[in-house]
Amino acid sequence: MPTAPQKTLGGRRAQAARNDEVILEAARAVFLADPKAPIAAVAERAGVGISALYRRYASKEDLLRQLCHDGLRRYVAEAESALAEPDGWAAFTGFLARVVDADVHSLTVHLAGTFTPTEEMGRDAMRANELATTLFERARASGRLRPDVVVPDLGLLLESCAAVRVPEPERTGQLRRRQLAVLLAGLSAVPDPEPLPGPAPAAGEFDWRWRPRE
Amino acid sequence: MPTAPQKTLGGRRAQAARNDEVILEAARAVFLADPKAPIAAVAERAGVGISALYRRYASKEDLLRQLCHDGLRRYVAEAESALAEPDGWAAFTGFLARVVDADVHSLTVHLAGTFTPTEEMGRDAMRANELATTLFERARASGRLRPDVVVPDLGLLLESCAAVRVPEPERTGQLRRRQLAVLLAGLSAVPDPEPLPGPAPAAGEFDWRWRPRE
DNA sequence: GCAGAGCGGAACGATCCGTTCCACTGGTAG
DNA sequence: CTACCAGTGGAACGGATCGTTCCGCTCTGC
Repeated sequence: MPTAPQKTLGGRRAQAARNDEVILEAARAVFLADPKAPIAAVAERAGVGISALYRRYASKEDLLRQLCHDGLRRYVAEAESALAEPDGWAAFTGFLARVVDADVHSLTVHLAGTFTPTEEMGRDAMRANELATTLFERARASGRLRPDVVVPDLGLLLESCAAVRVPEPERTGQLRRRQLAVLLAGLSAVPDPEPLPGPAPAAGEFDWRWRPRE
Repeated sequence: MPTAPQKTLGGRRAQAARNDEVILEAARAVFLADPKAPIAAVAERAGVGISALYRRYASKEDLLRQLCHDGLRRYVAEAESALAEPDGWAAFTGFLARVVDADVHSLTVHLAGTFTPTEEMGRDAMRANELATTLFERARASGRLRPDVVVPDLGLLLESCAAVRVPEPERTGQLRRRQLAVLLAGLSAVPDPEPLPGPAPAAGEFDWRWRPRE
């Protein structure tokens, strides 16, 4: 180690370390835009060769799994940080806004079925559910949620926000915020709401994407 | 013509006529479930050979275009019939419910870009927009719409309902109805709503799917 | 009977894509 | 200073997929 061991390693090592980031970012962008994009598209976007990818990930499936797991972790992190907010309703809406902004659900939804999940992902998903439930219950306790809304409605909500997409990412974000606002207004307690139709979404009803190998 | 010329033609001709229907239905079901499904999947689902398909449609693109155009026509028909309803708000919500139930938007959204639209489709799309605008304005006149909602918000609404999907079609329909109810509640005028965030969706902002050949 | 409309499905050819492989470069250790 | 090799670019390979064509068969309609 010629220079400072961690911070300022230069030359080849630095390039490689930087590539770690660049590749992940490129993969995120590319697969967000088109979940079935070829590996080569990721390499091109990152401005590297295909080897640089295969040096880091054993296969495409590996890369997708990693990407998805990162999204899941982000979700958990946002939920945890939202728990710090004392106001239950603000915690709830803030959490949803940040998850929608981070485009976490887009990734998980569109990538589902393209890889076999690890056990750790299963545990993280469970934890994510618990946290979301806690946030939901605190929101409910605030009295601002209409009474016939249930936790799995969050799945519906996130899924539909992720469905909003136009070519410009920034505009997509704006439209999603709008969609989220409408949905939250719809979920809010109002004087005399019509009851929501049909059986409410059930726990695990959106897990089907994860079950088989497509 | 041995028997009645139109109604009761039997044997081979009848089978062929029936196949027309069967194939269209199968195509609709298959491409709704997976817009990139191979032609062979449609044939199998219809219980016919591939020839039976190619006898009717010059190419896969032709079939998709036909299917999509049918959906568009259905949309227009629903809008026209909704205009007969005297109550503006009921006409509006009834129209949306029927369009969501018919799964029209799913088809058009997912198939966009897989074929080059005809001029007639362009005209029909224009007409669809005009009708939807009329319905929207009548809904607004009823006073039950919150004031900062605009016509293109309908695109957002339909898109997000189409995004709701579980393996069982019937359950999918129920969940979409629920989603629609939440969204309509969110779009309803309430005492003192937070204004919706960001620039509202603009006319034509969701047309991008139709522009290039993907 | 017989011509041919209608059909089933195998086969073909094109395309696409994940992965491997090899030659090369420039930093790094000694 | 030099030998090595981690890291890389990108061509090439092999497999899979899928739209389309085509051939042989059936059975109707005349």
